[in-house]
Amino acid sequence: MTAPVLTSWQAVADEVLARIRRRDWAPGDLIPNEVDLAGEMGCARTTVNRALRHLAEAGYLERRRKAGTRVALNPVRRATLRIPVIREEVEARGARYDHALIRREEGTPPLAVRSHLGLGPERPLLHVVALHLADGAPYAHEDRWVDTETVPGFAALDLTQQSANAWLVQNVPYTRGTLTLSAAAAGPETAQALGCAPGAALFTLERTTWKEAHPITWVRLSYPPGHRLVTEL
Amino acid sequence: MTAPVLTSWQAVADEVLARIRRRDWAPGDLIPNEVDLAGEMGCARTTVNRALRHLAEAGYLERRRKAGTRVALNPVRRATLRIPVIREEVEARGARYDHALIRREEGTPPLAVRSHLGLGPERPLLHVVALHLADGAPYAHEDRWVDTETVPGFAALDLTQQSANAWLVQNVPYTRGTLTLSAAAAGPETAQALGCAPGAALFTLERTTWKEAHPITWVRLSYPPGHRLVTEL
DNA sequence: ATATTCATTATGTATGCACATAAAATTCCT
DNA sequence: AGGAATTTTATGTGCATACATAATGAATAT
Repeated sequence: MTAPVLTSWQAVADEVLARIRRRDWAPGDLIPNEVDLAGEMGCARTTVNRALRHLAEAGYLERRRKAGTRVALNPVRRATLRIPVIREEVEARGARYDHALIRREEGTPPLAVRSHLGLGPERPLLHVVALHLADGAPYAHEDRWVDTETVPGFAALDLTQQSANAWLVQNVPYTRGTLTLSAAAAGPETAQALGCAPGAALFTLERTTWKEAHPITWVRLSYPPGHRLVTEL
Repeated sequence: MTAPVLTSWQAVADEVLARIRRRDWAPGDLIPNEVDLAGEMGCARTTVNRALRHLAEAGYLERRRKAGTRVALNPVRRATLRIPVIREEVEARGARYDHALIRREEGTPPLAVRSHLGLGPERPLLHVVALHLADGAPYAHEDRWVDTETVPGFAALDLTQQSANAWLVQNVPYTRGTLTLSAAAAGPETAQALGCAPGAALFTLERTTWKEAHPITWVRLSYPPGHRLVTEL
């Protein structure tokens, strides 16, 4: 058997992946080191390194200095969800986007929100409730608390013109964030806004963002029954 | 102002990210080309390339040959969900894992499943229903259809010993898959298995996997009310 | 025995150079 | 003018080389 001479990192990656799939190298196995592989494949070590690094990032391999490279035991599949701005999400479906401001007032957020943001009850936040529409139909219900101390410009914003989401994404890059996906029964207010029955199963997406150590905002987006978030694996 | 001489790709990436955050380069802006940046930072173009490639993969930059590199307009945040084997998910929480087989029979899957897998009604699949337990409490309800033609070994498997999930992950690497997240109201059977009220809002995860062109399996995992999937952004 | 030191080794990265390739910009042809 | 061919240019990649660094495992000292 002659070496095929794989001279691009893509080709090397493909070959390695094929061997993993073919079980030439089983999960947990140590695979040959970069120098040997380079020799076998007829390319530079740099090229092999690029390929293996890529496969490691994709979760197929686990690499540690000196310890070598081994096939990942559990193909910890990571699904990468794209979390777009809602407007773009709607327009990508070919629908007209609109949003309606339902409420906007200062207040003390509920405990769950405060603890998520790491704030005490003495700090009043801006509470914004809005509805996102696709071709006039409810697309998502937004419940948001914003720390106006971290985000000075926000208080002066006309939220009937521009959604909070859009402005924040454009103007306040966050350094850290948490995303929580869950299902929740529709509360009376949310149900009314979305036009569904109270208690209906809503797909719910909560996001908390910080700028360095300062909380920016907590949002909960509730989607009408039947909404699905799809991703390739 | 003197150039800081950034001589590692990490440092270059950090500096570029800082400039993006500082709005030196605003979303949509074209940033200097690699050669110029390398000159400015006092390193090789290769190093700048590595840094920019990294930031592009992370979603901060968009690069096109000849067109140059620009700051991503919408920081399309991608959240990477780790989809572990349920057993590990449970044990990671420090709980004892168990599973119970509820049903196992050949049959024709419902239309929704068939169309997802791209199969006609003439192909009988194996239907497996099981419950995953954490410390004896229901953790997730699994509804699965397996194509035993693609996965020959599966039919002979003793599913009371080993969960279908575990075996498939270990033995049938897939080449393509789809993941769908949604919320669904609990059906009577699922409600009973999970010990919740019928109609309760369940977080639901559907996965379809293929090996090349052949479908392997379709699964729906339903988690009890309150279940959350958390990820860092 | 048990800790400590140290050589070994596989991966990680920086660099200079060359060439490949996509796509924008320009020139040329009709 | 309008379209085709060509040049230009920024990114993409491969390679040889060198050195950095982490982790292992062996040798050594306590």
